[in-house]
Amino acid sequence: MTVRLFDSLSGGLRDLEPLVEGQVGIYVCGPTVQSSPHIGHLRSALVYDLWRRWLTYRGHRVTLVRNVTDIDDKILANAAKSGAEGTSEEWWALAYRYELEFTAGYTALGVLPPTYEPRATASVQQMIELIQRLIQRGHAYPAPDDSGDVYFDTGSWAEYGALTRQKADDMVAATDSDPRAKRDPRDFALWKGRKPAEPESASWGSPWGAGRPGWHIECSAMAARYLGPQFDIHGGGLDLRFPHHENELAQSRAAGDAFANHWVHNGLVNVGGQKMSKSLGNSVYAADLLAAARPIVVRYYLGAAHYRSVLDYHDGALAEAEAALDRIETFLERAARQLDDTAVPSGIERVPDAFAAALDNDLAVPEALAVLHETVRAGNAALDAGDLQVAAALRGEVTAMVQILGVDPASSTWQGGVDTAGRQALGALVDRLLIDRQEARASKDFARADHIRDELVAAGITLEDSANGTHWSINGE
RNA sequence: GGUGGCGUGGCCGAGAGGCUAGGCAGCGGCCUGCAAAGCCGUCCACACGGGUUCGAAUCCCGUCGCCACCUCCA
Repeated sequence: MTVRLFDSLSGGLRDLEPLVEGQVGIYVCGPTVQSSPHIGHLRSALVYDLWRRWLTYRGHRVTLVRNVTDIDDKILANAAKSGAEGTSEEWWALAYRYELEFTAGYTALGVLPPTYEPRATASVQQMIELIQRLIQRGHAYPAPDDSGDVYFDTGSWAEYGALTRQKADDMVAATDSDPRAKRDPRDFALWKGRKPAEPESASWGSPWGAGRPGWHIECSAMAARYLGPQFDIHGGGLDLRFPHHENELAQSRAAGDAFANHWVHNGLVNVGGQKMSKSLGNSVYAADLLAAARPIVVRYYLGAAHYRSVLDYHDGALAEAEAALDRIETFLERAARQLDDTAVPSGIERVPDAFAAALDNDLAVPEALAVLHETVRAGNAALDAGDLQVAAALRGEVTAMVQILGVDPASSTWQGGVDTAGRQALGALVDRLLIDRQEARASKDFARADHIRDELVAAGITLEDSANGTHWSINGE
């Protein structure tokens, strides 16, 4: 079965045809570490985590590269601001501080670490070489003033605009960008000469004098460095399509690299129907989300919509995700309790064909989730009917599916912070109360039995009676 | 001005010419001492107006509304 994905460059679904059979190279634009991670950053990382897990399940050896852009205008500006506010922080310290926040957010959601996570500042030499090639080929020029800037010459590259299907002449000229010494307003900086006010630590020697890379060149250089001049998939947020990816494509191709075979863009996250932006003050940060719900719930929520759709974050969204996930968790717990002695054919669990077909089709997670929930329902029915062989098989399928989606409640990812001693003490107390309640029920003193249950419920503990005894659980676990 | 997308039941959210996902909430039932959990049933929607077709939420034309991008952005 071939995996199909939507390719932004050709504008349609295409079969994934890896350059090397059995291997897939993916480059994803990671964050510019200039402020704290928000919900959109998490979604983006999660989307490529899901792609990677699925392609891996399909037998490909996936090399996932997600960069960290740790030098740019905003990082310098934010660091300078900290200096002005008396909380002086070096730009590189600020960048690393935020990088750690991103890593913590990714880790909390169970996003697997990329194969490589290169920082832009560690590939400046590769960027300089790429710029030199562009100048040699006549697609870039050093500014005629003494700024030390180097620009990409968009006029020299007929394909400019291919990714976003725009004609150069139709583009609205930027009103807020400094024209500097550009030949054309659409030209963009490959290299920025150092300005006197900028810290020396933020500049590197180059044939054009001390300076630092422009915004787009780092991705072209690092993609080629880690995946080669041609690779399978380039991903990133939809907002990066223009100018960032358009410029990457232009500069890499103009330099002679074939670059990405497929371009994948994930949809953005809106908040309450509105675009999230700093000026609106409606940003939802990773820390907000992780404080509002269990990490596994956040992951389920962010991953449940199709990756290319707009995801609207609104009040109650996490509660809806929690309810859906609870169903799956409850089934797995029930199954674990009832199937202790029922051998499950071990080894690699298989997912239902419909689940696989859904994910093969441009990672249709919502359709896959429908299969997952159907399987849960059938599994519950089998447990109710006492058909343990069938229930065990269905549990195996459910387990395989939640593992691929990264929402396996049993995964060690979600086990942090378990207080074993406290848990044991609580268990002893609850068990004591359950004995009292059982005695009351046996003597038909239901008022007393219900009183005990009410007290436990008030403490956040739910009881479930069954033929095998009473099961208790802490709400939200 | 250019480019792209969206409008689905009370809510979230798929699908893409006939077999009309899934979750949540609601309602009825089964189970239960009562619950909880679970199961069964029910609620059968596709912005609007035309057209094509035996048949349209799906294709075509038009209209309305909303959104994103056009050199800060995941």
